[in-house]
Amino acid sequence: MSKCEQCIVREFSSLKALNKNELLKLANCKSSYTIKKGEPIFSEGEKIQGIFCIKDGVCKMTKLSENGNEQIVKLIAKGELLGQRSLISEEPVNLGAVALEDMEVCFIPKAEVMGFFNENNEFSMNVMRTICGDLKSADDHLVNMAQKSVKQRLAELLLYLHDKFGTNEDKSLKIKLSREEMAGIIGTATESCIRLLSEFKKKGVIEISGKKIILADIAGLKSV
Amino acid sequence: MSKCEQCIVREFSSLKALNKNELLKLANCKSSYTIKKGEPIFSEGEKIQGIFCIKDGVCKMTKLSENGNEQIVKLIAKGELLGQRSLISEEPVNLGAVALEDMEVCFIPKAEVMGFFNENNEFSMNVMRTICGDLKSADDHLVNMAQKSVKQRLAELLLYLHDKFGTNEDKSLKIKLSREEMAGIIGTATESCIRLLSEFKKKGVIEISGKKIILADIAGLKSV
DNA sequence: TAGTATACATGACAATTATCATATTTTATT
DNA sequence: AATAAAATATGATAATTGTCATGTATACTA
Repeated sequence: MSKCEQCIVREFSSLKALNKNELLKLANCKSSYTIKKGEPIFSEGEKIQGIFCIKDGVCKMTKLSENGNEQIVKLIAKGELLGQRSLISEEPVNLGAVALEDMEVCFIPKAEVMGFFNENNEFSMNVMRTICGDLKSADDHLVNMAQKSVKQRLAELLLYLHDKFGTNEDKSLKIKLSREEMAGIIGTATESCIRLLSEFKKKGVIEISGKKIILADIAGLKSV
Repeated sequence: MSKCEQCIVREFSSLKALNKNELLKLANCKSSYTIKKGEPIFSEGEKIQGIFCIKDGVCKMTKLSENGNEQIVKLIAKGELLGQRSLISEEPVNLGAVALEDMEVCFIPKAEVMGFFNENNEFSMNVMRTICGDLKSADDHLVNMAQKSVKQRLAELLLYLHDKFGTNEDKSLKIKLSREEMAGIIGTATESCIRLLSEFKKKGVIEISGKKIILADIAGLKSV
């Protein structure tokens, strides 16, 4: 059983408020998983019995729309926690989580988290601030969806992926998404997404070779 | 100074967890306002120093998009609280609030709310559950915006207004929104909104006379 | 009550986006 | 390596939505 003290999740999440003793308890109750690319961590509507720490890898949070399309509501990187809202609301999760890469996650049972929550005020305030931040992001996201064109949303997505997940040595985006997934994020048809990527490529603001995408002209993308 | 014990806001919000003593403190520190239709309660980016109880009237929560359009993110009815997220995040409000009708609101200073928050666990859990509920709604809303047509969004808006605000004796919707405001909610151009309302009217699913709208065929609207 | 501003409505047209068809390329499997 | 399956790409076309112009109705103000 590995210690939680040095874990990246602790560094970047609400868990940073936990003290030595609490971290020890955490290390004792957690269970570690590996999740293969494409597999779910949990599914929409599931009643999860705790929260998940993302130690490594990236996952998408999805929701099936009434017309059967999969909308990707957000992307979660390593260091973040999943399932906090569901825990507090005591409701099934409203979004599904699916691995976009091979992942390492830890599961912390509900009882343990609620224990920290009730006894460690800084931890509970961290959780709340995280959820408040998520709410603000969701409102901003909504306005973008409602007010911007598909082209603008795609340009912003590329910039977002660049900022959030970074680039490889050859400047290509580290995170690899299928065209279908990109379409699912910006809420458009896969063909439209492909067409716009081709258009960006033709204009020279991006370079594409297979799944590799390089943002060649960031200023140009910003001004779309 | 009126008592808070019988207030509708107490009945429907997180405040229902307050005890007699806390309600008395609340009644002593609150200040009441009336706000005329069209006036703001607060504006986007403002640092508010407490939360607002909506005793009467309806307001819209808005955000200016980069292209200068006003997106209406949600509608708030009497009985609800405003400013909870901002209080916990200790950030300026990310949405503005503007009265759609003459309103009666009370202001509760930050210090008082935080006092309740720290000493009354049920109250703080209520606030958190409210925010979690808002987050879930925001995600759902986002998926609707991304995946549904303008026509579908308008139909759903009408059904939502019907459910949330109810109808007058003549079955017309109680809440009166301008076409521009409806367009701002569903994220479309005012002309498109007007055109679709005309189409619904022609089809017989709604009746319009001026600002009065009657949902004549609710099943028909649901199946749009 | 007249005049003016604002909201509502509709036509004409352009731009955006979706859909369907069909290649082509890439990836996975045997 | 051969084959099948999936992802990417592009054309053709239709449907949706936005924009601009203009007219009409309604509400507000003097």
